[in-house]
Amino acid sequence: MPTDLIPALAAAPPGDAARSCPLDGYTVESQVGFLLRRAHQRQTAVWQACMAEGIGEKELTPRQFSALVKVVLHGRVTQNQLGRMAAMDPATIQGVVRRLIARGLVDRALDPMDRRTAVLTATPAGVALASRGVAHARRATEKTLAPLSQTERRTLLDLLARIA
Amino acid sequence: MPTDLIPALAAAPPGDAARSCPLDGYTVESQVGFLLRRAHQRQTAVWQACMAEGIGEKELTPRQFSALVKVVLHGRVTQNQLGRMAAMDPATIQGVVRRLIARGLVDRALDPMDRRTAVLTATPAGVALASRGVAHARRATEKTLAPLSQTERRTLLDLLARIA
DNA sequence: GCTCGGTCGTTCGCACGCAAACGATCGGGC
DNA sequence: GCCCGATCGTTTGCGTGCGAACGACCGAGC
Repeated sequence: MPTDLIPALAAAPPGDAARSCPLDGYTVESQVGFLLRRAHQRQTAVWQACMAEGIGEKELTPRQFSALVKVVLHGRVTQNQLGRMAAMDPATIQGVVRRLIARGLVDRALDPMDRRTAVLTATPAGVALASRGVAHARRATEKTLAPLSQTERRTLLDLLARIA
Repeated sequence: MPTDLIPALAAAPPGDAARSCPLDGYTVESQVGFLLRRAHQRQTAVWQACMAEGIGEKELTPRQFSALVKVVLHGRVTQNQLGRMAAMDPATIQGVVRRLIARGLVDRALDPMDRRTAVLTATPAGVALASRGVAHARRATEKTLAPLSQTERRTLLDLLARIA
């Protein structure tokens, strides 16, 4: 299969194996998984840009922001509860929370009722940052969905929610 | 939504700060970013399941499979070229390719014309695995999109492609 | 020649994402 | 009171994802 052609033009035949049709017309870029990954990548990139120029200081990642907002809105939460709300498993939320605490955006307290758990609360700084972040988050959403009409945006959100 | 289940106590007021409305109705789970992440997570999980019971041996990850398929279909490719085709930056594709080579699915050769580049080719084992994988990949897609009608599936793919 | 801007692949560092295993603890049933 | 299964949070290990810096190399222009 590696027909030894001069690598002059990388435009070599579409792969000798391809013609013998072992993949039967399978195309990577028409797969849901691929498109979801691409779209998610792009969304993250847009987010970073909006947050960076909006908040500046050590930009918050999308996950950190989601977690922070959840803590702000829900008051006292357990770490694992938070993870479930933000769609992160215990191992992942652990790191996210650690960073939020390290930056003074979230506080941790022991629960006298259940010594296994640690109750999380947003600090004033956390609440403030979340408030300021919302505007930038909305901008990121707007920018990500820019190519779509209002109707299409609703459709997309609906379809995504149904396969999630 | 996932309103708190058991811990009666944790049902504390929806966050004192929440009532003062600092986030102005912002909800994490209605954000594109969040839904994309959720959907992508689920797709990956479904994929792993389909691949594991289908191929068994050290399941291929979705990215590894995408890259392998690209190599099979395109014959001779450069690593960075492959990265661009599969939507992975140079730092990322490096690791993916390293693993594919380690498992004997891809070969690497020096290009006498350009000593910077390394030309990649699929090994017979790589072609074979890609072929066998396609069926399982299709099953994964089917399973992921199961909640949607045929029309909705096309719509979703179209919308995703447009924001990617 | 030779310099210079651009590309190729690599490495490092950090942030997810998740399986797996762990010790500590809780709650229920006996 | 004691045992047992379930939960909580943690760590380890591996695989992405990407910015940043790097040394090697190409091609164009002087």
